[in-house]
Amino acid sequence: MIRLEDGSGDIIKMDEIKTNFIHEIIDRDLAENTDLKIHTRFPPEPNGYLHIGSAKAIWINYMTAKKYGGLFNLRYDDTNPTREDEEYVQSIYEDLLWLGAEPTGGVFYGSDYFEQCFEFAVKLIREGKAYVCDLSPDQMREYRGTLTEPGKNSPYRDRSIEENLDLFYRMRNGEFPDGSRTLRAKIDMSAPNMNLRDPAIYRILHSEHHRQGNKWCIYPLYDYAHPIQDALEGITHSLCSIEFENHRPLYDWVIENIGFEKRPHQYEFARLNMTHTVMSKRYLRELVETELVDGWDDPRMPTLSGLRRRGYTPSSIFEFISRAGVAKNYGIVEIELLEHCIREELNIQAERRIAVLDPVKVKIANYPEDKVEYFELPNNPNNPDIGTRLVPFTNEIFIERSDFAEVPPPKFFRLKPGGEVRLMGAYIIKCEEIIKDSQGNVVEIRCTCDLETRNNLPADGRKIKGTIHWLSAGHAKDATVMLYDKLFTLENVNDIPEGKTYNDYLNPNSLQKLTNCKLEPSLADAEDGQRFQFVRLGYFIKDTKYPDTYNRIVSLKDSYKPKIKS
RNA sequence: UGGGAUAUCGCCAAGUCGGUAAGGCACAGGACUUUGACUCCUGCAUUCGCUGGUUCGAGUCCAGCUAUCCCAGCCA
Repeated sequence: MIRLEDGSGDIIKMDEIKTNFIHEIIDRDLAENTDLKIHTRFPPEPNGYLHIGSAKAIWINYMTAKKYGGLFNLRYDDTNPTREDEEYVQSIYEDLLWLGAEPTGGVFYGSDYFEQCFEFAVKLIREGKAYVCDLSPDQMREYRGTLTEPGKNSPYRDRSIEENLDLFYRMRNGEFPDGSRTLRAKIDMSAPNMNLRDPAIYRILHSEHHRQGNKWCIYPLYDYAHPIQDALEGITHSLCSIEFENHRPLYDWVIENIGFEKRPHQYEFARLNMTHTVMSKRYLRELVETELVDGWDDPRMPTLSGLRRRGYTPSSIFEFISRAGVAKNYGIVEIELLEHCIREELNIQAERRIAVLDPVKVKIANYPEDKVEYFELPNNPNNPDIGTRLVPFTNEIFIERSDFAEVPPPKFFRLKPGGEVRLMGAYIIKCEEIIKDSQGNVVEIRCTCDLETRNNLPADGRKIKGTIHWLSAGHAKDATVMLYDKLFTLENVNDIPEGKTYNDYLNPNSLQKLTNCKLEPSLADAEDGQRFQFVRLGYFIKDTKYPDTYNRIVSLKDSYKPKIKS
């Protein structure tokens, strides 16, 4: 089990980190070179918020460095000023720290290497390995060929080194408009791997960079900049997701042709897919911008900020990723595994409290009207060490509407006419009478209680199967409780039918706001961000954005399935 | 006959040199229970995409198929 406490000291047991194919590669590298210092990096582009898929990349790079006593860098891959923003660099940093993935090797920016990237490009030109191409984007596509047909050489491919140099400097000086020219690596227009068909490595972009301002009007492309960044930082193992597999030959080409002594190597793992969840940053942004959700940190979002507000802990997220495993297979992990991980953790850690989400009043006829008794309830029955708290009891209480049935289905252990039920930590009550309004809704239940059963089993030995939770009506506090469900009804959102969009599968019931909820008085002291188990209901966190509001993190498992005969 | 990658239980995923299919989630029974939770038992692939071959023996080796994913941005 891997445990990282929120933001602070971790208590990871390295020998419990599951091994994977990447660690096997590193083990071999280490066997060959005992001096090797493992160095990894997480290179997000600051163009959106991190999500749980990003957390997998973070976890793999961070944990690998940690396991081998190496270093882990955060590097903003900010080579495209048109898509990036300072807001995102902030949020990425916050999310990374929240996860506990401290960038032990430092925080870097790809854009800080622009000067070096430029010098290396000049070197490539001088060596005849790069050229300035005047083809338009459309022409370039034409010349590139297709998956099955080779491309053909650009008419500008054989320009002289002097001309290339002159043009490249003039590109940098801003003499040419956007899109008019590129610098291309001279590799092989007939390569079966499209990435090797003289890829563009610089483009002209008269666009202000969030960090470099207007210093540059040419920007290196990912395939060129990324290996340079890795090499400059001394990255040994560049771990990324599998869609970059086709780029590895180009990555190696850049490393080799620039001539770095220490060569980083790229290894790819399958990215995380989760049922009922969209990982596309582009679409997540759309959800935010069209206000289909309440911001990037909407508790239904798969973003780290969303999961954080929802109440997931960093350790539960890492545990989930660890259990899902690292491999190269395409797969989609069930969201139930994530839910299991947070339940497992909170079952041990979260204190229990009583909340009645859909209250119905119960009057206990034979209990003195002015009497208040305080019952001592365990904060966690599985963990007596964390103590107890007092919960007031009176003759007027609330119980959950779903804990009463006038016409009970089979095996209904809760309250029913003439039936008895245990009030958790208090007495056994018996339903004597039901009061309804003119529409037939139950507005009050009149009960009697067996005064002998406080902390006792019934004297006559009768078995009471059900136990329900309750709150003294006069003492309960009002609250709003948010119930969340999957954002998408479709299990595998990557498998969307032709002509449909993600929006077609948005779950209309993903958010349920309950405004008439009752909480036990001790919750008045709860702090924002504090997590509890609301007994018999699930795990909840006090929201950090709205007052007196609780978010349901996850429900408790429930094996009660009323068998309704039709 | 473009290239690359991947195929082991409903979902993930271990399976070193070929020696007779880990584990987790989910699910189903049962025990326990003042949370129908938790916990604890039990069950859950005679079979490893398919077809052949080599071998005393193959998920592991060989051959040939098949399926899925990635690549034709001056995105990352």
